[in-house]
Amino acid sequence: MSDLSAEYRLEYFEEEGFHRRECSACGDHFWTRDPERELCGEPPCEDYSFIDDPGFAESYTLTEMREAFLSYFEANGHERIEPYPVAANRWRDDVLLTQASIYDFQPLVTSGETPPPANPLCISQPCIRMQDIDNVGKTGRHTMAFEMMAHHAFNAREEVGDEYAYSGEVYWKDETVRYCDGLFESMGADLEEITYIEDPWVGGGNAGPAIEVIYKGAELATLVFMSMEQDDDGEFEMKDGNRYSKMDTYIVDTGYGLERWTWMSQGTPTVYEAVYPDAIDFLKENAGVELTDDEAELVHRASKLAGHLDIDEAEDVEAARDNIADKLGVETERLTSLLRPLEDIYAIADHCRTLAYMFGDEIVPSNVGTGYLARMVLRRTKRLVDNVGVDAPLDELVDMQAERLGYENRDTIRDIVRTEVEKYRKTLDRGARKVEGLADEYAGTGDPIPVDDLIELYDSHGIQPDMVREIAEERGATVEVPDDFYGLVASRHDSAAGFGGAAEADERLADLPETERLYYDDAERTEFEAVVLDVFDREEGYDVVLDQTMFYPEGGGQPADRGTLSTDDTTVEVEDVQSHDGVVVHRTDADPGKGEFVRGQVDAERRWRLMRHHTATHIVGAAAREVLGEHVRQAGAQKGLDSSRLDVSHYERVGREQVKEIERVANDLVRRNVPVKSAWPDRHEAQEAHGFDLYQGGIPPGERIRTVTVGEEVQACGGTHVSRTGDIGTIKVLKTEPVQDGVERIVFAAGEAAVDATHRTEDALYDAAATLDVDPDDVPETAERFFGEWKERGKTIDRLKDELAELRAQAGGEEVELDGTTAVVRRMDADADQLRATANALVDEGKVAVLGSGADGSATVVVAVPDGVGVNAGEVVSELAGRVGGGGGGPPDFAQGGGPDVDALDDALDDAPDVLQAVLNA
RNA sequence: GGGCCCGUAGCUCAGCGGUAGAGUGCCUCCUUUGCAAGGAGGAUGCCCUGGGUUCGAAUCCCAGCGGGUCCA
Repeated sequence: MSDLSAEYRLEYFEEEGFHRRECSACGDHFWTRDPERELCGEPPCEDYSFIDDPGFAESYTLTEMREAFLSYFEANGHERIEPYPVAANRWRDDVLLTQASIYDFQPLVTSGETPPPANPLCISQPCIRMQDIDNVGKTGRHTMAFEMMAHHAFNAREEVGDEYAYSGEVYWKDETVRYCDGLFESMGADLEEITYIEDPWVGGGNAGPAIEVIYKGAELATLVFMSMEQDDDGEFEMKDGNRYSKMDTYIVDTGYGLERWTWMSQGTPTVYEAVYPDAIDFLKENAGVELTDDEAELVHRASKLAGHLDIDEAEDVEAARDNIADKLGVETERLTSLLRPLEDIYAIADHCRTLAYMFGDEIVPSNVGTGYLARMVLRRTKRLVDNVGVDAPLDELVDMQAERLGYENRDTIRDIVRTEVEKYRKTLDRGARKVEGLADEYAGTGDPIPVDDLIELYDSHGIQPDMVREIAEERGATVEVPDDFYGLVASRHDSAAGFGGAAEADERLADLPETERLYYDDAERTEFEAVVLDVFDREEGYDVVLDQTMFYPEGGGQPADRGTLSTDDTTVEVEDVQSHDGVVVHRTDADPGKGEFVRGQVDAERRWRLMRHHTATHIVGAAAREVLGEHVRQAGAQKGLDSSRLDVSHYERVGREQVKEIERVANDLVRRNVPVKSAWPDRHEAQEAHGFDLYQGGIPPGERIRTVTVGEEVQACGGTHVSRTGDIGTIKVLKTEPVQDGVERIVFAAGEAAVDATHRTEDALYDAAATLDVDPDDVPETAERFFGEWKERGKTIDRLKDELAELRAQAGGEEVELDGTTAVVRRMDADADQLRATANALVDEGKVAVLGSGADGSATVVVAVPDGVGVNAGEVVSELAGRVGGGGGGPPDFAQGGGPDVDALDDALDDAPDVLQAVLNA
C-alpha cells in the first residue's frame, strides 16, 4: 500500500512558492502561500471572515457569477455545455437526481465508452441534494437546490491507444489548480488567504486524490482527480477501507458552488439573502414579518454566529441556538421566535426553487422515484408556507422561481402544483378526521394515544406525529412521540429484497464476433442467407449463432422474431432470439450444424404485427404528449401481437375525452402516411438537436446512436419499424389504467389487431343487446331502465314479504303456553328474510316465535322473543340448530341458525316446546 | 418495486359473523321568518366485483378493480 501524498506535490505549487503545512487543529495537510499559516482554514478550525466583508472585488448576482465563471473557462479553452436535467434518471438508472456535474457524464463517458460532448468543457449544472433538507434555512449555508459550476477534462493514457472514446491527456492536476487559482485572481481575491487541503476522494466505485479549496473560511471548490477504480488487488487503500488501482482513463472533476461564490462576493449574513433577495423580500412582506431596528440588528448578529458554527446534524441545531443566544445575551426563546419565521422563509425560497427545477424538468409527482421526492418537497413546502403565514398560493411561489429559471412549461408547472396541493389538502382532511375520532376516544381516559396508532397514522395515512399532537391536544388527548419513531416506522417495512444471480458470461459466446444485423437495412425483408458460426447444446434446445441475421432479438420492449433456419437437409424452428453484447443467439428446436450454410425465414405475419405496434407506440406517445402536455414521456413499453402498452408519465387520470383525442391525433398521423426514417447520427449532435427526450426507451452506449423519426417525434430506438405511418392501418386505444401514481398505462392495438379488438368490443355489445332483446344502440338506455326496474321490484318484493309475514303470523302453527306467554312453533318453508319478518310480526303480537324452514336445501331456524319474556333466543336456536347438524346464535331477543339436515327439522320443531320449557326454567 | 390502510345512503363515516346505522344533505309538514334556526315525519343502499369458508358474510379468507399512504 502507498498513500497519496506524493500526488499533491504539484509543479504549480512549487512555481508559485506554496508551502505544505499540517493544520494544528485538525491535522489535515494543506498548501498555502502564507508561510506563517497554522490552520487549514475550514470550519470548525477557522470561522467565516467574509460576512459583512466580501472576499471579492465586486458584488455579483447569481446570474453574473455564473457568467463570470463560464466565460473565464471559455477564455481558457473550455467549451461551454448546456446543463442537463435535474432528473438524472433520464439518462442513468442508478440514481434519481443530479447531485453533481460529473453525474452528467456517468457512466458512459467516464468509462470511456462514449466521447464527452466537448473536451475540456465547463458547465453550471443545477443539482438537488435531499440529504440537506433538514438544515435548509437554519444553518445559513445549506441549500437543497444549487448549481455546481465545473470544468472537466477527460484523459486516457497514451499507451492504451484508441481503445476508448477519447485518447491522450487534455490536462491534469497542475493546470486544474492553476485555473482555480486564476479564477480567484480574476475575482480580485486575496490569494494569500486561499488554502488547498489534501482530501482524497472516494465514491461510486472510483477514487482519486482531491483538493478542497478554502477561502475566508468557506469551502468554495473541490478539485477531484478521478483516476482509480475499486480493485481488491489494488495498490492504494482509501478511507472507505477498500483497495483501488489506477485506471486507463483519468478525469478532472471539479465543483464550484455557484451559491457560495455569489455569497462570498456579497458578504451577506446568510447564503439565502445573496441568492434569493427578491423571493425573500416578497415572502417577508407577504407573511408580515417586520422587525424593529433592534430586532434586525439582533438577527443579523445571530446569523453571523450561525454561520460560524458547525451545524451538520439536525439535533445540533437546538444546542447551537442555545449557544448563540448565550453569546448574544438574550433568551433562547426570544431568539427562536425571531429566527423561526426567517428560517421558514429561507427554506421556502430554496424549496420553491427545487420544485421549479423538478417540475421544470418535467418530473411528475408520484408515489415512486423522483416523483415521490418531488411530492415530499412540495408537502414540506406547503407546511412551511402555512406555518409562517404566507397566503400566496404555492403554485405562484413556484412559478416565480420557474420564471426566474427560464422554464417554458410554466402553465403545466402551476397545474401540477395546484393538483398536488389539492391532493395534499384532501389527505390532511382525511387525516384530521381520523385523528379527531381517535383523540375523542382517548381524551377522557388519561392514556396517551398509543404509539401503534401514531405509526399507523403516519405510515398508512401520511399524518406527521406533530400534526396528531396538535389536533389531539385541542380535544384534550395527549400524545407521546417516542424518540425512535421513524425507526419504528422503518421496522414495519421488512426489507427482504431478493435478487437474482448475475448471468454467467459464456466465454465461447464472448469470443464470437458481433452479428451483422440485416433487419436494419430493410425491415420488410424476411429471407436471408447466413453461415452457422457456432451451436451450443442447451437444456431446452440449441443456441445458434450466425454471421448475420434478419431475426430481431428481444429488446426495447419488442419481442423476438420467430421463424425457421433451413439447410439442404433440415429445417429448424427459431423459438426465441436474444442478443448478448452484440452477438445474436437464436434458440432452436434442433441443431442445424456448425459451419452449415442456412437460409433464414422470419415469420412475416408476426414481424409485421410487431412492427406496426412498435411504430404505433411512437405515434401514441407523440399523441399523448400533444394532448396531455409536454411533461408526458415514456415510462415503459411492451409491444405485442394483439395489443401493446405504453406507460406515460402524467399527473392525473386520463379521461375518456382525452383518450378519444389521443386516438384522433394518432390516427391523423397514420392517415398522413408520413415516412418513418431511421438514422445513425453522432450522439451529441442528436442530443443537441432533440434533448434527452431521445432516450425515453433507454440510453444506448456508443459514439453513434440509432434514431427513429416519426413525424415530429425523434427517439433513440433499436426496434424495427414500418416504412410509412400508413402501413399501420389504424390505431385503437383499448383502455387506460393507472400503473402507479403519476404513470398512466395506455393499452392500444394497431393494424389488424385494432380491427380484432373492435370486433371483441362489438361482440360484447351485441351479446348484451341480444340478451336484452334490443338494438345495440339501445343497450345503455335499456340497461339503465332494467336496472331501475330491478331495484323497484326489489322494494316491492320487500314490501310484499312484510305483508306476507304479518298474514303468516296470524295463520296458526302450534301454539304453546309458556309461563303466561304464547309461543308459536311453526314450519314454513321460506327464505331467512321471511322467517325473520314473520318472527318480528309475532313478537309485535307479544308472542314468542320459533320458526323453521327447509327451503333452499338446508334447515333454517329463527327464534324471536318479546321484551320481558325470560327466554334466551340464542340458547333455543343453538339447541334446535344442533339437532339439524349445524349451529346458530344471536342476541337473547332474536336469534337464527340452521344446519344441513333438513330431514331432522320436523323432529326438532316437535321438540321445540320442551326446549323452550327447559330454557325458561334454566 | 415493496409494505401498510381504505372501498357501506348524494357527502363524511360507524358497524367487523346473527334483522344495514349515525351525522349532514334531500323531500313533506309544522313552528318561525335574523345569518349553519327549531320541531315532526319521509325517501334514499348490487355494503366495489368475483370466488371461497359458514346453518348464516357488509363483516373472515383468496383474487381482481379502484383510492390513499410510507419506504427504497
